[in-house]
Amino acid sequence: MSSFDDHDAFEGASRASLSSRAMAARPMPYLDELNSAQREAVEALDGPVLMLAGAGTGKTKALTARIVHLLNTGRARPNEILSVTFTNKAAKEMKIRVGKMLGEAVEGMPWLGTFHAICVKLLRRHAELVDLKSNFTILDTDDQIRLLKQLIAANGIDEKRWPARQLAGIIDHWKNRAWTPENVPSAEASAYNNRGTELYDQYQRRLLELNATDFGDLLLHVVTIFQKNPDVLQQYQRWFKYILVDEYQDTNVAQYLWLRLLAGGHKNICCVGDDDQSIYGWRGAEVGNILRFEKDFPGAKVVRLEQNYRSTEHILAAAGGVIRGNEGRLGKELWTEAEGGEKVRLIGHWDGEEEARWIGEEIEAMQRGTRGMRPISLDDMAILVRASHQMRAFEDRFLTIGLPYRVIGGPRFYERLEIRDAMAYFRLVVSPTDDLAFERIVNTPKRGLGDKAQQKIQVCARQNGVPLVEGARILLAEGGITGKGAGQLRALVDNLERWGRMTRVPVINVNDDAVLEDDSTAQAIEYARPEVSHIELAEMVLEESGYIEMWQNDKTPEAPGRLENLKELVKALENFDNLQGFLEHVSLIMDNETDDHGAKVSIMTLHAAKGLEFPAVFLPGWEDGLFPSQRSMDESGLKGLEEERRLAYVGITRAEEICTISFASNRRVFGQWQSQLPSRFVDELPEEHIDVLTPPGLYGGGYGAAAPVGEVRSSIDQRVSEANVYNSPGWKRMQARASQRPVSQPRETRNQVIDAQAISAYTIGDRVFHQKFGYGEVTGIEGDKLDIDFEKAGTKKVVAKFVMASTDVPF
DNA sequence: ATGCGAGATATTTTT
DNA sequence: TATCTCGCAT
Repeated sequence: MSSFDDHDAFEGASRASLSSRAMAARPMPYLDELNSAQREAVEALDGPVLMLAGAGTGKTKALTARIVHLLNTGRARPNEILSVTFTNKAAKEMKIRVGKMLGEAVEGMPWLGTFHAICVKLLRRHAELVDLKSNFTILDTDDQIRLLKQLIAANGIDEKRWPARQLAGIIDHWKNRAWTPENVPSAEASAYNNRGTELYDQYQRRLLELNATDFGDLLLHVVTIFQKNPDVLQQYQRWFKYILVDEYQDTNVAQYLWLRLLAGGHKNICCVGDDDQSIYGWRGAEVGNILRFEKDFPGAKVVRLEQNYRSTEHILAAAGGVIRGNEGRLGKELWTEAEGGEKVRLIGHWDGEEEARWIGEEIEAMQRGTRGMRPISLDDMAILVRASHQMRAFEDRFLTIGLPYRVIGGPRFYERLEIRDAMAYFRLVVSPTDDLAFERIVNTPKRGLGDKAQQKIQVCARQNGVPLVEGARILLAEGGITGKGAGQLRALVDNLERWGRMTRVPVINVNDDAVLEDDSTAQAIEYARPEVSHIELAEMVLEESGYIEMWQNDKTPEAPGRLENLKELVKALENFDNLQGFLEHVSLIMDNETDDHGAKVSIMTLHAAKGLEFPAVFLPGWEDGLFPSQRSMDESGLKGLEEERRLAYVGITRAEEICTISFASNRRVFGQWQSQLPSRFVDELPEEHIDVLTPPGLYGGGYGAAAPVGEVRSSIDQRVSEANVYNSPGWKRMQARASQRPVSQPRETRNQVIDAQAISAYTIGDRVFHQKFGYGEVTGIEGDKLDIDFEKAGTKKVVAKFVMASTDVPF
């Protein structure tokens, strides 16, 4: 493993000359589009550079321009630039943007990727240096826990008292700090009932036996390799002529060491980040890395991107006012050329439900366009919450008023390899034209259909202008494919055909003679095989395709987990009446981009919102304890509070035009009613940029009415919290403004728009289908709302237009 | 193997 | 309060 030339990652060196030729004709147009700070950051190619890029200041633009500039000036070839991001999404976007700037010529930026992806590549080449084989497997969190549980049991430890999760957390933490078992400081010796280090050591040994790594290892092993093998390190130091790092404030110690080692020679490292947006301390990120940059790299050039192209001046001022409360910042002040705009709006509510109701109405109003403002699409609005449990109130409310929404960031279950494979089979069964799915599974499990055979299928399909499955069929008929692959391909194609026929069953009308007059229906009936449910079909597909068998025969440590997941997948099918409905559902939660039709409000956590922007943003739940989170403050003190404050900063700076912050006086926490104080961050908002709105539903008594409705609270408690409410400056401001408040209508009797059609459509006892909740039975009707007893989701009140008769569910 | 009830537990999440 | 996990019983 001495020469780099044997690896595909280093091919494509010839492309640089191509691109530089292309550029010679068109001299650096990308530079003209940059402002002076951006340009400075792009043009400072040599030596260490810290690009402090505030929110919405064109960071990605500058970063991509820098890559293009490196190539364009001939400093480096595409494969000599190491460009690291944190997420695959960010890596993908960079690739696309660089490609766009450069023309198609830049297929090969092999070292643009996430820390982990790049480390996998490196580790595969040097696995033996840490006693792994290059085909090592990577365990995900579940596998990790499973393994730890075994170890814990083997050590005779009560997993109840000392959960595997906790140990996993400790080990992760250590790995983030680049501590191998030998290096764990003695100060940590008490971890996990004094047995942490010992178990860590065992765990690492076990991983080696299994030829496996966990996510943390990917970094750690590579750092170890670099530290112990100066020759290897040197090769890479020379190869990677320039290093770029995105989101530098999110790096942990291991990543930091990794970067420092690689940049150690030439020090051509450009780190981009924003200390004010460091919100991942809890998973090992060290703001210190970015704060220390100039010390780590003496003579570093620091460029600040402060001109903001996203938000109004009020929004920037509000964000600035909050973040000013943090100490030890590198210092940055966002500004904009844009003038005017709405002030940041602040409003308090009686309780969480009221807050959700108000926001729902506000969203509807904005959608129509209020007070002379342009109408805003639901796609352009977002609700950003601190913790995901806050989403529920909004989901419930939006469901009942029929406001379309989407939740961003959810279970990753569907991203797993085996799930995606299985899904590909299902997709292909349902729609035989799904070429991507076909490509995915054509040789999974192995069917002796290698690149050559697949190529033939591609060609054949293209020549005939048909999908791949069809192409394969033609190819087989023509005898264009031979050998053992032919038989297996034949089997696959035939199976797909057979399974496909089973899905095209008119499940719904089978027993309904009245509908049979129509020819097409009658014809469909011919294929009916009511004895096979979609669940059985799915099992059949996974079984007969050999996919299950493939994992059963696989003796790698993660195989049992995968089989487990497949079982879960089949179980999830029970919530649906057919495969199609299920696939639709999954695609909704899988790619929230390519999503669905129809505009929707986005609901997500503040963390998930980082990097995104919306014309209108709602920031509910600004209450002390909730946000800033009590737990964060308890566990990490001032550091925790500052991270929460950065979270507030991130939240506000997501907004382009309208930012609405709100809080409630009462909220149910773990089933107990609690009276809440407005967040301390509310008081940090600069008053001149804030518009305090009058909350609806308040009677003459004003906020004094904000006493807890609950029962068991101590009256002392109550008085204390009320006193605090009144003493809070944010509160006084609110009161001052809320002088003429309208008396609102009592809650449930507010004007209801009744959809006559919807009413006539259902009666009690009807079986209906809801996009999110699945099937249920109508148990009550009230105006345009239905009470529905869902099979899986329990009883909900839902607007009629949001459900359909189960007989109308498209299959 | 499956399902139910008791009991714990209750941020943020990518790879 | 509601959700999930685990152990026990079927």
